[in-house]
Amino acid sequence: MYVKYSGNDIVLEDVKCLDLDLTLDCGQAFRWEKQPDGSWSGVAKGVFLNISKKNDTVILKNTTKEDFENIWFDYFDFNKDYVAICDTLKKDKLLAPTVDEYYGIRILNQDSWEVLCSFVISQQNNIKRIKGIISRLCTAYGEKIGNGCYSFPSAEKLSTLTVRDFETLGTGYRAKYLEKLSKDVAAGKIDFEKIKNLPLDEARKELLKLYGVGVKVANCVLLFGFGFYDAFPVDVWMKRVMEYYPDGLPACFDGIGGIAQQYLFHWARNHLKSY
DNA sequence: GTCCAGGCATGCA
DNA sequence: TGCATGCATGGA
Repeated sequence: MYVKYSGNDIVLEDVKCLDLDLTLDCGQAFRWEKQPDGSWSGVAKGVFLNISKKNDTVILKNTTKEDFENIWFDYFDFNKDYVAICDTLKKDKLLAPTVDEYYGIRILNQDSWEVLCSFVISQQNNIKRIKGIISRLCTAYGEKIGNGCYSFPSAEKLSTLTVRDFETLGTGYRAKYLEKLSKDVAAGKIDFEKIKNLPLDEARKELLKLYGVGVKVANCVLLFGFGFYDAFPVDVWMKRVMEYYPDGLPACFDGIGGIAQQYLFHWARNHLKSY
């Protein structure tokens, strides 16, 4: 991949294994919206971005060298060799055609707090509705950052809300989880920096201390918000996929099971709808 | 009207 | 330990 700085835009050339449509709309991040021109606009870590791709060239609009190096390079996981990762995953004969069909799905390295909050909202919910709730949450309690966009509200900010405030956003029965989660995180009940450096099992145990966080949500948070590529979330769709692996997961998933999971999740949502 | 969605806490055995 | 149940909301 080659990086060019062109005015207020950043151009990446020879980008391999990145499909923006799949990556930004496959249920791992909830704040990206496709624009009429085919590009994607979204907010991450308090910063707005418009991104588009044509052939192997990616354009990041109205951004800076600093934001690219400090935020977006890591966010889009450009330090990982997805071509090699996909080759490894294709050693599994069941996954091979799925990797080909959805080639270019990447794991996004998102803000830990945003992912934690988002996936507590996600439980027993559908992706369209999750996006709506999070959009209303950000508009009501985030910081205005221009382009009509808002940052994801901090735990400190959300710790001032009542259960009723969360219910008003349409969070349903999860309101009580969010109310306590925000207060506990704001009070430092878990140490986000420490979790990053723990072994997977211990990191998961830390997250499970939180009210409203179970094994599935914890695994999503570890995979999308803490860089644990071997975390393997199993939701209602993945339970259906697991029937194809009666003998357990293949060895080629080791260390990158989370990425395999994202391809399988997307496949299940598109192919098993009549379940 | 019924069923379902990137599940969890709770109670009970 | 494992299993059954209730839970808010909106789209299909």
